[in-house]
Amino acid sequence: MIPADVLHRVAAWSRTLEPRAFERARAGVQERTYPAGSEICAHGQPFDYWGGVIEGLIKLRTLSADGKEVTLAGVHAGGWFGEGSVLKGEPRRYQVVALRETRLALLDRASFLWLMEHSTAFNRFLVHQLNDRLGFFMAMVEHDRMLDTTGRVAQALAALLNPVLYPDVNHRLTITQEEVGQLAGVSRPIANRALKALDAAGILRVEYGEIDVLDPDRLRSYGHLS
DNA sequence: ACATTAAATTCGA
DNA sequence: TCGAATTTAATGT
Repeated sequence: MIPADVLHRVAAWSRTLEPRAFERARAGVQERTYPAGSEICAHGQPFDYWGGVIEGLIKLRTLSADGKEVTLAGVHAGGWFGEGSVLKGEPRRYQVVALRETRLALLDRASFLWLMEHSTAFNRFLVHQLNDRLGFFMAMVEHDRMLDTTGRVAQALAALLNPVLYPDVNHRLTITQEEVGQLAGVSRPIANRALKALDAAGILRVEYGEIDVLDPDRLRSYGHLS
């Protein structure tokens, strides 16, 4: 069973749980490691877990009608994903891929449903998470077609700083430019150009294997009108 | 695609 | 265990 302090650290939602609910959650969680580039869950496959990233980076992607790959979201440490499929007991509508070696905490469906049934703290968390995800997707629909590549890169990075989805993240992101490209749906050289532009604008600092975000607000609103 | 630089790893003392 | 040498990874153009 996963140690209490590990769950506590990786799952912000577990911190507000009633003691009984915390123990139930702990009993329902298992840990698993996926190598870089591996598929965690294929499109259309059942995957009966709610997943949390302990360390690493994954992305959720799907194919658009014309066969192009679309990245729905990147998830890094502290983020939890897949509540939709678990709630409905449906197969995943998207593919989950590890961008680098990634350790996941997996909460089985029965425990997830038990927590919804018995813990108000858990439900409160879920409502917040779903609400924030909705905001995230609305922003994406609004911007995807309008923004230039720098804007899309800015958007992808801003998403990783969302304080509701990633409660413990600080302004320093450990991410390579290759990974930024994969999240924003651009090539690494384009990601590099975009990052240099954002650096020149004073919004962030590009470092080796890391990005130091100086101004999250401007990052989020980069390229927006008004 | 290639050249450059940073970091991680290995190896010898 | 330290630091130099080598290899690997990330970046810049």
